[in-house]
Amino acid sequence: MSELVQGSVASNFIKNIVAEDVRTGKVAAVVTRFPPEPNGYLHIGHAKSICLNFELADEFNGKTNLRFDDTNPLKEDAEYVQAIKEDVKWLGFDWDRLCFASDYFEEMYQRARLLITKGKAYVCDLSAERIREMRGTLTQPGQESPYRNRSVEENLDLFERMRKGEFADGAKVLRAKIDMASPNLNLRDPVLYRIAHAEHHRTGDAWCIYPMYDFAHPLEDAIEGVTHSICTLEFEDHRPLYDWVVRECEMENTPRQYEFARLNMTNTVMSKRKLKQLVDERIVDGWDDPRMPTISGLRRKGYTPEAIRTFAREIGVAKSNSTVDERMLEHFVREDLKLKAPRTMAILRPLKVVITNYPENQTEWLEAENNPENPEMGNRSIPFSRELYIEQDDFLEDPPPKYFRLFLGNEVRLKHAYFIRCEEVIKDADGSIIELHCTYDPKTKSGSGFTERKVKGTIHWVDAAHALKAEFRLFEPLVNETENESEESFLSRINPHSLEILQGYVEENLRTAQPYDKFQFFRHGYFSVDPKRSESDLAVFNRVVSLKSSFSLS
RNA sequence: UGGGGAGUAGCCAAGUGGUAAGGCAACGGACUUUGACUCCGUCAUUCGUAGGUUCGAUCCCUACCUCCCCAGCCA
Repeated sequence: MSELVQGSVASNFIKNIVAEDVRTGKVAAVVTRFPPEPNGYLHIGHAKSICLNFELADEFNGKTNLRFDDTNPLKEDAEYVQAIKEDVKWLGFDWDRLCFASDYFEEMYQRARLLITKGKAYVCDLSAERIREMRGTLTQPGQESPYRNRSVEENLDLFERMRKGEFADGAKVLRAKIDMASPNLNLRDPVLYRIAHAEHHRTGDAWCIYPMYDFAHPLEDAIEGVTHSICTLEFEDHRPLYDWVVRECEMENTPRQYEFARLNMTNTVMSKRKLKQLVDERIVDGWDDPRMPTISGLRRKGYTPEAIRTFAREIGVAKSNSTVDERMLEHFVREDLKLKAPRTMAILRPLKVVITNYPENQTEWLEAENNPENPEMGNRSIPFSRELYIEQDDFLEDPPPKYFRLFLGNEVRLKHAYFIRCEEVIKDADGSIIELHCTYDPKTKSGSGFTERKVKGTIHWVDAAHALKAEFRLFEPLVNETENESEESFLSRINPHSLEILQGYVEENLRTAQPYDKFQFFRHGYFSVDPKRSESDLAVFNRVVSLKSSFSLS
């Protein structure tokens, strides 16, 4: 287990249960599992579950398996298992065992035969529609299938022939014989096995019958010796069936299921279906598009595993539906990057400045701290000469009150350099500002101890002659929040401005920046080098998160 | 209207018979060569509502209200 994230998880109801089970000796060793279905990429909601399972087991010196719940070949793909493994590893977790539900298909089949032998399961010839019709409703009991009382021998024979592939998809299913009048719909003779003549990404065509989640999952947990099987709230209704399967299949181990509320976050979508739709319809640039809430998207955007883990720990684990403010996630990545990322200057929207009283053909090198809050990061030298770029936002012709930046006649400090005063605004024929003429005061050099007068503002800049061209990608929420979001309106809620691409400059010493290198661009925020877009001479920086700001022009 | 869950601040979330932790956000102020960071302060006389038990209730009891989940051969 990685030591990246220190400290124990705050109290939560599941941890209390585990602690009690350990204290009373109900379980000898804690075993949890993270059981994704390989039908999509992992997202921040999965991260909550991953952290819960791994950190919980770790805290009690237990084990956690990574188990692929690959019981539906129609939706699953090997591409996803690879991506999921990478994401879990990247988050910093090491699983005890790597498991696949498909490895247990034979045992599951035998357990199903046991059920049949005990008269607890039967082969049903009803169509999917008939089964649905006969299931009853929320308020009315269901009707028993006419196939419900077939003999054990006939059931065994039919089930074996299902496995052999004698029947077409949908022709027959294996059902548990429980109670068609149960108020819990899950207990109205649930389907245990269905026929699907489909290629499975691991077992190929070895099987044409596949177990349903409700049958497979408890068996998987029991087979692996999982003690605490943690899932989300919508499975609460399934718990009686979970226990029924473990009991009736006579499993040696008796795992217990506990349910917690899945993560919802403001300004994003978390359903795999919607995320897949965004990918399939090319609305985003793949599962790892920085705008996606996927682990791979967050990674590409520049998030760190530590930030995600701390977030997962701090939001807590409970049973009430909730929506966490995305600013909480942002808070933890700022906190993590604060001491880790060197601070440097980048101009996202350049405005040229000419220091008219600075000698032409002269360059001086100024000392700059890489991170004042982390002196170990040392210093660097940055060039300063007659022509610079500053941020367009840092000059206003008609400034409002309390505007501390540059305007005609005003003086500001250039970070790490000198005070400059704006003397003249140069415009083109259209009246657009093309450059500023300023003067500097040599006495005000950074570090000189100059105190004769003060300025209210300090702005960042880069030297025009040395600056490195760069591209910046700024992100906004992919979808707009609405009061009542309906499925239909999902695509109409797509934010057309979720990606903004800017061309500007960074300090020349960023020439050697590598993919995923992170920087705090002075007064802008944290940025991370994009692993895919950064071609040889044009680095692309993704904005991880902006700096907080109490300033606004409006 | 059957069954299963949940209601503690704008958002998360502890607590659980003894008088409401913490985080995010927000708002003041100090500091500041980042309008950042940091620091200080403010932010629930009240825990969905109404009754009841008790010396004392967010916690126990009763009734009610609101929200979420369940009628896939998905997970």
